[in-house]
Amino acid sequence: MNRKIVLIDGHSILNRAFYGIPNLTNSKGIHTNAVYGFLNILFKLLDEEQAEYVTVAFDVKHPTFRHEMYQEYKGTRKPMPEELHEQVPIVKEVLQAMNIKILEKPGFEADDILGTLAKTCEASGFEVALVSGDRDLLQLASDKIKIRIPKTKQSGTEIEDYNTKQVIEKYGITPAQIVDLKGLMGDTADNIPGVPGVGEKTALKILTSFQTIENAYAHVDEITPNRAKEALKNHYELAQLSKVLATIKTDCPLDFEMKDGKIENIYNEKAYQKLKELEFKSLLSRFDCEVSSNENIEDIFELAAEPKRAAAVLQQIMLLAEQPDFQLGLCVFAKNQKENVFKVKEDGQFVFDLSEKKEEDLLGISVCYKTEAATKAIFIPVSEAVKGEYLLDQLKVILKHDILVSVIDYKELLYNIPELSHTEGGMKPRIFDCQVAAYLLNPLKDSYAYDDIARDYMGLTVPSYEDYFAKASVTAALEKKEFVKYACYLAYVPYEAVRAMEEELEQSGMRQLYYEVELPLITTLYDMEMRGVRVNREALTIYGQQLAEKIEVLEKEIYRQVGESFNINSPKQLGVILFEKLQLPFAKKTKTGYSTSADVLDKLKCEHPVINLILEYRQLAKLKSTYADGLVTYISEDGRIHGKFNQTITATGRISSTEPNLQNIPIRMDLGRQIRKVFVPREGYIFLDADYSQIELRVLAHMSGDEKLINAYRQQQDIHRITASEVFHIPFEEVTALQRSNAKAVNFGIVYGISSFGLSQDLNITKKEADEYIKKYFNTYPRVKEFLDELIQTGKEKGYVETMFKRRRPVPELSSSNFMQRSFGERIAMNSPIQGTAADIIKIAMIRINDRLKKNNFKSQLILQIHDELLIETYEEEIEAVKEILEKEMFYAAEMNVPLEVDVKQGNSWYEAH
DNA sequence: GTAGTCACG
DNA sequence: ACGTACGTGACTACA
Repeated sequence: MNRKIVLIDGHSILNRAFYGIPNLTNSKGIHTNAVYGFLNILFKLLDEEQAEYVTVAFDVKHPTFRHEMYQEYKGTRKPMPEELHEQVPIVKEVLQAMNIKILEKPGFEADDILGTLAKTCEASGFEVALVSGDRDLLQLASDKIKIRIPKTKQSGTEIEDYNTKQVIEKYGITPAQIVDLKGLMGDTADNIPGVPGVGEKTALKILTSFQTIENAYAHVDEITPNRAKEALKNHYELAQLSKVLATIKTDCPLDFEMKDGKIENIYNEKAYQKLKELEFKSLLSRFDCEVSSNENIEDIFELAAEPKRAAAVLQQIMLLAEQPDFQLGLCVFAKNQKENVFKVKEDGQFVFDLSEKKEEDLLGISVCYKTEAATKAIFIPVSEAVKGEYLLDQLKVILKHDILVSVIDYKELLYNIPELSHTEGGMKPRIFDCQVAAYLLNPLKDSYAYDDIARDYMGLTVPSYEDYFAKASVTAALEKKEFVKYACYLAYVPYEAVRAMEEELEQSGMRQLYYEVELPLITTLYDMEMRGVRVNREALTIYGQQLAEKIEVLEKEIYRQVGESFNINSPKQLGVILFEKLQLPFAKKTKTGYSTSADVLDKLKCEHPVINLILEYRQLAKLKSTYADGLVTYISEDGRIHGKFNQTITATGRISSTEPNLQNIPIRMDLGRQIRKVFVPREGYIFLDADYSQIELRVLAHMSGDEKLINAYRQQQDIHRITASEVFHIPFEEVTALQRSNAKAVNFGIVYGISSFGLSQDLNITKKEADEYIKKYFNTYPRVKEFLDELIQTGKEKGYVETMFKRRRPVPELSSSNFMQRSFGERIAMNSPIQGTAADIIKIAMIRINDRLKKNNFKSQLILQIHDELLIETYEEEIEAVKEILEKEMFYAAEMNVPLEVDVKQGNSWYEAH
């Protein structure tokens, strides 16, 4: 018989999790980081141990932690932060839902409960895994009792295990001697005094020779050094008392029967709902329970698979669309939708297609609308009888009406009904995109799926995509009924969420930003994605081959110089070679080993000739893998790369670019810059590249209202040189190149949310010097200082900061009790309004430029945006006109008290044009 | 799936 | 005493 129980020190693990995972809240603003970390550890344990029993012990009423692992001030006890305190009941609720026994007993500490339970279980033949963040418990370790100490890292959890053997290996003493150790050395966190003057080393030495405090005292004259001998002589009673204090009780009276701890049905519906409320999406996958449903809502869901019914529905919608204020929730399922791994078979069955996705046509549409009688959500599948073409045609007729169409992802819809982006077909319904609205209302989320929107704006818990399709049990066919529900939610949620979202946009002052910037931008981005950018495949391949040759040469030379071959791409192997084999100095550690990043290697340049080779190798390997080889795979049949522009990713309002990322094509180094030669315009066209000059500093000048900064820009002066001149108190003409570049770094630092440490790091100067620079900078531009302080202040008061155009970024970090977190929040508060305003401005320019080019039937097209730069594939005869449009629209995109300088260049490749 | 590294603004 | 510049995405190694 090999029975096993997992015992968990509840508060200790909760505490660890709280400090290990920064800043996690659900959409209601409830802190959930500690609960999340706790559950991660719990699940990891359950997986690893495969135990039959589990029990969690808590202290009852504990204003403070007895064992404060992250105690910052020794000897004092900070009360439990409120953010952690409020999570204690939550974790207990989750445990109860999972049928996991919670053990607590007034007057007894968790340690003592655990000690008693561990020993009792051991005595009855159980194997015990005792989990705690607290090393005091090591005294309980035995061959059958394993003390497990989890380390919560940013991702994942590592657990240190201690049986008797490991304790001896680590400390050189037995578990039983741990109390003697504490008795001698004390423990400030636990208010155990110990023997004054005796620390860990001395204590261990004494115990190695004499085993126990009592025995050591009996042989006190033999103790060396003298200092320790005298200390023990004078404080023997204190040592004994300390030992008692440190001893964990193993004889508490407990009301615990083994069956209480039996693991039974932990992955149940109730627990699933709890975790869902807490929004722990990643933890849900281990549950395999029935998809919960909203019967009262789903009553209005319908499958219109019969041709007659489908036609009737469309007919009815068409009639209703004649009425003012008609509103339609819409979702179109088609080939471009990544999520569609299912399809409709000819017999009307819905099945999963887990094989490689083939080109599928339209699968069906779902619509939500309101009749006089009721609201309806209906899925109309494509079938033999109801052709996709027919459905789309009918839909397009409906969309000609002046109706409000609410969707989750409008850009996706455009892929299926491209006519919506053009005016020709007469289709121009008013669009509401819930995903983009939700992003604007809170840009910090990582998902804006329909279930997130239902939760945040309708207060409704609905089954997610994962609930329907990503469950382990779902392998082949899916119930038709389930699929219809999913499809209907996708139309129902946007239909119903509009009201609340519009209201919130209004209340937060972002209505205008939404309707005049974000919404029109969707079409602009769709246009850009469709157009793509032409790439010279042959030139790119040759570039890759050249890199390959150079890499091979470098590789051989590196192996020769270090005397062995290894994987240079492995930071782990490289670290060993550099810092162990070659014994190079300045070894800096990361969490997992030696750091081999470029700035570390830079400092080693003089130490060994191989360093430069490695740096060069890294550069080339990067260029080859990410850019040469990487980009080739994205070239479509039309010879162009159609990347994606994501509008709902960044916290500041910027756009991001993926598949591939076209916003980080090399430029700073010449070799990398060469790759831009393969980005070329189509025949008869040329590239015009327009970028804003120092837009963020200009935004800072405007928003802060600093006169000196404003005047500098009005007079078109060299801002970095001016800053150098002012900060270093030297005449403008005498500023050296180094001084100018230092001043430039300071300017950048200001935009990033200045910190003296960051600046010192960047300039390789001392923190003190950096401090001096910053102080002088603020003396020069006093309004900038006031402005930045104000941002932090209002950020703290309101909980968010905002751009010139009222785009918000919540900054919950500002109220963190953790210094690091709070400082981070302050930098965010300073940077986001600046970066975000610049993002707003170029978005406005993009929309206007794209619209003007389209409306005036230019052949020239906007194809790329790189934060402060726009690339236009320009028809040769239109060069001058487009140049004019770019300059004007970018210049006038925002009204500011400094000019927005725009630099336009042209060329036959991106290399030439920028 | 995460960590380390590095490409860009 | 804490240990950092702001915002992204892709690739490789490795558990």
